[in-house]
Amino acid sequence: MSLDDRKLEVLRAIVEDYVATQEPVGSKALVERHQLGVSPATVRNDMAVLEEEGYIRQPHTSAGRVPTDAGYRLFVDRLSRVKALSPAERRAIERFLAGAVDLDDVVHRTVRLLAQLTRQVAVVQYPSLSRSAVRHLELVPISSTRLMLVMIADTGRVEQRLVELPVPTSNDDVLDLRRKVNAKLSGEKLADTPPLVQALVDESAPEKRNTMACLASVLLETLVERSDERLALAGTANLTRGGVLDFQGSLRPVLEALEEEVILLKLIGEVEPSTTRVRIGDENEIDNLRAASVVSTGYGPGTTIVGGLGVLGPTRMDYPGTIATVRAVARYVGDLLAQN
Amino acid sequence: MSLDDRKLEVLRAIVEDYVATQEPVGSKALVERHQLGVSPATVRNDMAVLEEEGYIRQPHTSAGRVPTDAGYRLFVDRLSRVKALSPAERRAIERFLAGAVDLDDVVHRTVRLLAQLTRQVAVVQYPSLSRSAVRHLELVPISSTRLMLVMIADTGRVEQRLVELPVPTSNDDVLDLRRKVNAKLSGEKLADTPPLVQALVDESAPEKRNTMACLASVLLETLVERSDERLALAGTANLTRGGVLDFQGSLRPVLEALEEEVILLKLIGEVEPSTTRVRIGDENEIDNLRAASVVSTGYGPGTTIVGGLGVLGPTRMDYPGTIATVRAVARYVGDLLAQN
DNA sequence: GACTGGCACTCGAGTTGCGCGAGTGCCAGG
DNA sequence: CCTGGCACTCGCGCAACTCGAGTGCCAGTC
Repeated sequence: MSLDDRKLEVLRAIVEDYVATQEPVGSKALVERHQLGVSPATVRNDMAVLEEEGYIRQPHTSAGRVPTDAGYRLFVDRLSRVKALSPAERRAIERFLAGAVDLDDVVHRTVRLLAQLTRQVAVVQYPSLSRSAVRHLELVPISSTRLMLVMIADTGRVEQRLVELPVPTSNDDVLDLRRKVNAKLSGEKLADTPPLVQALVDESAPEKRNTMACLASVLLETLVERSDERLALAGTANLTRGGVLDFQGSLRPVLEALEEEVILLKLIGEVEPSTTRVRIGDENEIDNLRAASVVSTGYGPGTTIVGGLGVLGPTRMDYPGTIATVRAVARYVGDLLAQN
Repeated sequence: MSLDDRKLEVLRAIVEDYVATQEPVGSKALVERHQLGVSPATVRNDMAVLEEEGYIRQPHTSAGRVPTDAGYRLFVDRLSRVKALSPAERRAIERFLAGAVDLDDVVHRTVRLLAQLTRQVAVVQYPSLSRSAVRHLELVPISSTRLMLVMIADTGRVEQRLVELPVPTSNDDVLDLRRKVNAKLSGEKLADTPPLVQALVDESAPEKRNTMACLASVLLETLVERSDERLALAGTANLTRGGVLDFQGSLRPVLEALEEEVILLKLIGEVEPSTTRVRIGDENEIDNLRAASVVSTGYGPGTTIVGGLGVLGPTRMDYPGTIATVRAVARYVGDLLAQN
């Protein structure tokens, strides 16, 4: 409706100034800092309209204006061009990630890098098992009734679980088990394994069926149910930047949310096609995070997506910069994974 | 010197009241709540002495007294009897830890449990590799020039690393490598392995020496240098209890310290005989933590120690309770490890 | 000599009142 | 439709003040 170009320009200016200064911005300061080509009075009228439409608000009468969640949303959707990263930043990313020796290392470096670049809380999900395929399954005898099951996925993830066997089993039998299990499952997508595992049980000789069933149940747990849920976190200290001003006075709810893996997974794990997702304030389903914004995206080798990563900060954040950084880091990580 | 029994009793009362109320405690309130059998005036005299000796101080004239770090220290050393845990707490610990399926699970459950029981930040170190022995080494071919090295330690820890081979290597050769490596290293303390690894290189046939050297260097890195450093953290949100009052106004330095694994390891990793260690305020070498206290202890199967765990909170903490909980949890975890 | 009651004193927290100034809304004029 | 001007609002910061908790000290008592 009444949102002509200048009003949008005013909104952009408000968002930018507020993000930069952390203080409500008034009409006068606005025309001084931006070349809007009109007088403060005009800007005031525009502001009145913007306020009516719900994009900005006054913390109290006789204070400047502050963007609302809806204002940020509009800003992100229509007003912000994604900033290109500086060559220096690109080089920093490359250098930082280059030395990684294995998946754990990649994930840890990534999460720290992301926290450092965005100066916010970073979250990186390990490559999701449900999007991986089995590369190899290893069975290591620990005692006559105990096995260590080690699964190596094509994404580099390694999961292990202890298996208690119902009857003592010889080393040869273990080798036999391993051969069979690998023959059946190697190369398969984890999502496709449940029927195959069942088949393994059905096909095995009656006297070994019990053992196989036992192994199978652990396999299913490891492969499908549990531990999709691994992730890394960094930069919590960044929450304290900007005093207690952000997050309406208390870090508590945010810290609590950050401790819940389930919540974090919801935030960054729901990865669709390679879009970057931005959730602003109230848009977060989680109550504890209604004062925060989350920028997340998927990553993976090539165009496939194996996991999510993202950043969490105050609604008052530098969206263009953050989005650019998150995207860039995701792409570099994807490239890195592709090399393996 | 002049610290007779009553003065100590006064100190104890001050610490207990201050911990409970978080407010400076005055002479009048003190005699009301505790049966000291003397008048406020007498208590005041005692307080004056205690202050002179450096055990308590006044935040400002005309306020009550607050324990100093030295006061807490004396309290912990001489005044506090360790509280016994309630049966309910014991049961909670047992129930909580019972369902663990593997080491990762044990560690995660432990750290959450500890955070919950003490209502503070909990840290648990994974069983230190340097205190473990090799149970098994597994080599899994990924491609002709790449291996996945998986080490399983007797403590249940599993570490993996990717190995880049200088020359393509056949599956049979890999099997041969595995056999040799296991023959040499299985059962050995990790601390003793470096010379053995070197021997492996020296003993291998010239044409394979290059490959073995490559594997050896990764082995050394995995076994000795890196990744001793794994730990789990929980309960950060508990830092916000008691408002911004604790930690002299800013969580920032504490959160920063918590992000540094090296620092945390210093805090809880330096485990001596089974004593519980309490570091109060300034006693922490780390500047960021001079407003915090750390209670830590070692854990492990039986009497051996394989790792450390502990709790971090404001200097104003319930030491007897925290110490009791930390000890109890450590013992239960140790028992759990002993079963494997 | 140790403890106690009394008393004067200190000083931080909370309250009130006040002036300043940033920022607004509105209106009349270009 | 924009602009300059003007009256108005209201939060912030400052100063003055009161209140009361808590102290230190001293003289008296057991």
